Amino acid sequence: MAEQSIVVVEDDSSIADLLDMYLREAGFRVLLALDGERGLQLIATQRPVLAIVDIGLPGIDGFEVCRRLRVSGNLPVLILTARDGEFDRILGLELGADDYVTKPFSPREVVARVKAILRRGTVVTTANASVIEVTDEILVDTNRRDVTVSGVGVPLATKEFDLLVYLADNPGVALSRQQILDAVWGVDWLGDDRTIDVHVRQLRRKLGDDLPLATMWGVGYRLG
Amino acid sequence: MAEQSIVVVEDDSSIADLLDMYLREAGFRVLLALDGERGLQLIATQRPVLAIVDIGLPGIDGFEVCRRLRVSGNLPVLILTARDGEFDRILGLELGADDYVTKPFSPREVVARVKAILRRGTVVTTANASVIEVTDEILVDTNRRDVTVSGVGVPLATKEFDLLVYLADNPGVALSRQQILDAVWGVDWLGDDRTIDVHVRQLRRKLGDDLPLATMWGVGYRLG
DNA sequence: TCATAGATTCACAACACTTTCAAGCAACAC
DNA sequence: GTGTTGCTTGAAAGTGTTGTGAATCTATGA
Repeated sequence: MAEQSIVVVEDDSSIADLLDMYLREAGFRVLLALDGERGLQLIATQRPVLAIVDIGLPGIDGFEVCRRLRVSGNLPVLILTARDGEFDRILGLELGADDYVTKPFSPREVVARVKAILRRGTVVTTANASVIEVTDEILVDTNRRDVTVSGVGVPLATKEFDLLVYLADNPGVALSRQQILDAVWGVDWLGDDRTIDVHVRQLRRKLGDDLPLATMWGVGYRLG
Repeated sequence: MAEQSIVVVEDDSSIADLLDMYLREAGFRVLLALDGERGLQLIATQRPVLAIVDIGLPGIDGFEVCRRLRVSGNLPVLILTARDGEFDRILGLELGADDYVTKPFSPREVVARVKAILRRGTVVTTANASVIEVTDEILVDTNRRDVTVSGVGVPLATKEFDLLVYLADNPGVALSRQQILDAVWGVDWLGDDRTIDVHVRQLRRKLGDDLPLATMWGVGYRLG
């Protein structure tokens, strides 16, 4: 499975670094933002699976970030708050946050909450299958882990599928081999860049000319 | 829309009554159970949209209730706990609870949490239906705990049945071995991944080629 | 306590996938 | 053009995963 991204919006860099470390260890890709504006920007461009937002932010505060996210989509949000009053809690939850953690918190607890929220997410998406449309013909179903071309199922190997999902998750973006390796193979993988090429070839072979997978010379690949 | 039911499993009647009052006011139908056994029974028969479960129950405790609910479906669960340790919290969340509240809590907060959980997604109440149709021929009755193939009963062992129910509750979803272990064996189970394979083999053997149970290479299994 | 069914582990064959390799080919720079 | 670099491709070697039967361990009930 392609690595899942989490955006952390937190102005206190020591807290941010701590979360960064623990979330990475739990297998997530972590994107840090120091203020609400940058956070919203990251969320819009990087398509994370979840956002962790501190309420007490400079500029656009956490409540506002929450409100905007709730308007623009259904990204799960975990709120960090220093305030302990019941009123704030309810306000946060009614704003659409999926959960909140009161400072001081343990990073392990945050990771557990994140996992709990994401587990819910899969349940929800089960009902209305999470399908990525690569083209009108090529559909990638990440729940079923299968691909259809014009309605016909095409069997893909594990790595082929994961690679396709990662590319399809970043449509129209030229991805470097390093980015692809980090996301699909994992950052600690040691091996040849060329390995990607072979899997790309398999995808092109199996999915045919319908697949808009371009070679970015000297860089990497781009889907769409 | 028909009134939504919530099952409250709580042995302290003063707390139960308090929750009852507030939840009713919020427009829910409230069903009270004093112990875990009665709670599971109510949940099985009344198809609530959510369960509120106290951890410190007599008989079948809250953890066990949670675990069984997670096996038999994806009913949202809100945990009530008197214990405040981080370990318990994480254990509860990893057991599949969607949220938890620490005593003493305010009933208003509980109502807010309940609403937050329900807002997350359309709750598939049919997931808790007693009979699951795996195919036209294969029917799984979670109340009777039996399986029929073309009307003929097929005896399954406990683990085989629990595994089948979990797979059938997530039709068309590729489930990892870890997900399956967490749900069916419990998060604290220590043992070999491959145990699943053997039970899968038994299911395939007993239910025949009718069973649409696919191996997701390098991942796990998928039913349907 | 023993008998029995069930659960788990083990070992190994069979298989599917992944990676590497080497040669040929295409793009780019000059 | 020509050299250089990077990409494609087919096949082979390497690795890891799954299926299976049997053995072992563990509950359960008579």
